[in-house]
Amino acid sequence: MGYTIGQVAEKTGLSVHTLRYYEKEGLLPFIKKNSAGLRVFSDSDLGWLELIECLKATGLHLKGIKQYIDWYIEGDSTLQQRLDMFKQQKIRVEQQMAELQKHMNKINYKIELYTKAVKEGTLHPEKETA
Amino acid sequence: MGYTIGQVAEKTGLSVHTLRYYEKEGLLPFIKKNSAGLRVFSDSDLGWLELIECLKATGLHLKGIKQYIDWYIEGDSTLQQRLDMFKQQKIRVEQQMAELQKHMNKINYKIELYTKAVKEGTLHPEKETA
DNA sequence: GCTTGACCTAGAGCATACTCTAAGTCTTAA
DNA sequence: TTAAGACTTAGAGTATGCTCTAGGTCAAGC
Repeated sequence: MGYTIGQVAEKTGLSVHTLRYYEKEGLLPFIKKNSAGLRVFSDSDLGWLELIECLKATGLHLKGIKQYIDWYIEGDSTLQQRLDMFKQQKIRVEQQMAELQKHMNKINYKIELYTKAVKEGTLHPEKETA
Repeated sequence: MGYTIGQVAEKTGLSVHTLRYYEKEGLLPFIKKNSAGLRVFSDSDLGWLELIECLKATGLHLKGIKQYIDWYIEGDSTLQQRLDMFKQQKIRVEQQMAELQKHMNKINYKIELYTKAVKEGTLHPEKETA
């Protein structure tokens, strides 16, 4: 309970540069510094980093994530906004899943096509619209 | 069968700038130009744009997409490389789907949490690690 | 005491993928 | 014939998200 920036970088796979950058952008407003000015990350900070990753991976930009964090800091008056944001994000993820499934189908078709082609040594004229 | 760049922009949702940029980057090497020097997109070109979108949306950069197209142009000697690329891409999509499901779970948890919070008018102290 | 190594800040630099501008051509319709 | 509108090229500019550098502090071990 109390990690250096290097330890957090190792744990999360983010670079120390990225972690400092996130802090500078206001995404990590809860990090403490010790008397020497070194950042001390708590387990809660690791939780925030996980949430940041979740929101980023589902299509929110850092700006949008900062908005959420600002709402969080503002307190109970922004509960509805935060709920709406997560609901919006859920819709996005559902769309992404549907998209991804379509892309998977296309890729599977290509794998079939090219598996045959490799066997036969040549690719038969293909309509690219398929 | 024979579209202007503006028509393709409308059909695909890409801007005319982006279409020209893709061509400049070598992603659309099959586009013809008419006697006036205007691009004439075929249905096959639309098919290529769909494939480009599929590969881009599943995490391939334009450079990687160009690599595939170069292989395609090179012909049957690159069938194996192209098959391998699609197989690699399939693995990526599977990973993305799993990731997305994890993120969905987290978001659903947050929606539950915030739905309660909105009802009660306050957010109970939450472990961010949840 | 001195070196090493991890940390610090401020700010510059970079990769990707657009996005736009300037200056010009061509077609079409009033 | 002239003005509008869609197209052309070359190249500059922008947004996002890092990524790195310079110059410096500080603690631990030789």
